[in-house]
Amino acid sequence: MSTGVRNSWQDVRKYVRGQILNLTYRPGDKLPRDEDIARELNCARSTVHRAMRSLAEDGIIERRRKAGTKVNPDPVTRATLDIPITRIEIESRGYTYRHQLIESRVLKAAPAHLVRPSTTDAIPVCHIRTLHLADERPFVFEDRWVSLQTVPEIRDVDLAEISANEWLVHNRPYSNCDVEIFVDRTTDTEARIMEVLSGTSLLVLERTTWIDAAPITHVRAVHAKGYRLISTDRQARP
Amino acid sequence: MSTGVRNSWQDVRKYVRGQILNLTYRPGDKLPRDEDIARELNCARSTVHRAMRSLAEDGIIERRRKAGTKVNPDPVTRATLDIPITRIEIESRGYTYRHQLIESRVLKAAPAHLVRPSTTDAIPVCHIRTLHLADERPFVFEDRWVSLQTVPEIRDVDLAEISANEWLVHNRPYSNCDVEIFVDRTTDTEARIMEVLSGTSLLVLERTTWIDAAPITHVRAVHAKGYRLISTDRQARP
DNA sequence: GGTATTATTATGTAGGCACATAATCTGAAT
DNA sequence: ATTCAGATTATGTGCCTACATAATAATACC
Repeated sequence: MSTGVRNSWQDVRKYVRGQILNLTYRPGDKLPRDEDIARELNCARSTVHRAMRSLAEDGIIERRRKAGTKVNPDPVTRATLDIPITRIEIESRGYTYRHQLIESRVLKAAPAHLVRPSTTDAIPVCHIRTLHLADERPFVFEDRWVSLQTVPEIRDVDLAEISANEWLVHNRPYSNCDVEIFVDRTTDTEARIMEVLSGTSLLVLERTTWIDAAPITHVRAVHAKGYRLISTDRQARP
Repeated sequence: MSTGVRNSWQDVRKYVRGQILNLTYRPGDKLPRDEDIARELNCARSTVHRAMRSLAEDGIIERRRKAGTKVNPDPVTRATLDIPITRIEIESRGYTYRHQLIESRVLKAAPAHLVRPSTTDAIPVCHIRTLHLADERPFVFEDRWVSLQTVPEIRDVDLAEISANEWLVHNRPYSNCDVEIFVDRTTDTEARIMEVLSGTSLLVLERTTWIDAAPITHVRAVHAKGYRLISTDRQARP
């Protein structure tokens, strides 16, 4: 367990991770200093640092200057969800994609969704409702508000041709995104559009995106029955 | 826009990110070589590299050797969910936590959940059902299988004292975790335990954890009505 | 014209050095 | 004993060099 030919940072990562997995170090335990690990594995401190930073980013260890490194005493299950453009998601499942613009209307003032506590002014918005279909069956219904202050050009976009979802992703990068996932009883309108019984509970994703403090868009996406969100596993499986 | 005193990698990151946000570079566009950015900002290539790697990890840019760096042409909304120990989650909301062990039983063979395609053998498991309460109201109902091959010690744990959830998190680190999130109609038993009408649809999180190829546990966690999963925003907000 | 081989090149990694930074620890002063 | 100031120290950053690696681009060959 010493002076092996481990020299890549990924090997160092595996080595430390292995010691955590095999309970050599348990949650809350202090790990050796980077320098000591470097000497033990016969590599540079910067290489160990690289490995440790990766483990810290994944929430496996905690690092603090002077205090040193310890195994995270309260590990959380960290799941990463990649939410692609709806068209891509539908097509990658082998279905034929189509979207239907149900409504696109300009409003003088936005509802509370788009407004952060700090912002008090009334923002003009575009209210867009779109149904995404997979093989002609309702897949996702989007109820979206777009800030015309941040994205005035959206007025000129033919949203029947390209969905607001896709246009925004390709034309308005954001700096921040809030996501909430929950179950909600569909409204009568939503139920009709999604072709389910009125009052059926469906999975809802609400997202708000921002450029710094300026809101771009808020969307409530109601997903068809049976939809599953699946986490992307960052670690390669052997 | 040149030779400023930007020299930390986070400044470089902000600089490049700013250019993407202000549409200087749009999705699919090629960015300059690290070396050129370094010269422009008057810093070392390694500093630019550090910044670019961070952007690549966040899915904002794509890097390929020789081909160079480009803005991700198909950005995805990347949401990170931190799923803490249920007790911590309940207590951090200001409720009083209690859990109730409903069943703990040893089975000779696991149901399909715990078995990856490759594994064909029958695995002995412990089947544990636990209700977590917040202020004495049902919060999460866990239906869990634990592999006795990987975690034989769990037989000796007093699961009425410490929940399987908490014990496992503190005693069995995992290398891989699959998470699925969906809406499901509760079974009659689940509905009774969660104190909802039979057939009510609730939010379900299913997780499976592994040490390499060896399964540790699979859990179906049925969440109370009104539960919301909220993403943790990695970027600091100004 | 197509195909295999060989440069070329942008990113990735390893190592080393110096110094910055943030906790912690120590010890002096009250 | 408590508080405050300064020393200590483990991690964090920046810069540099050299080399590895994976793609692409260029070339030679048939």
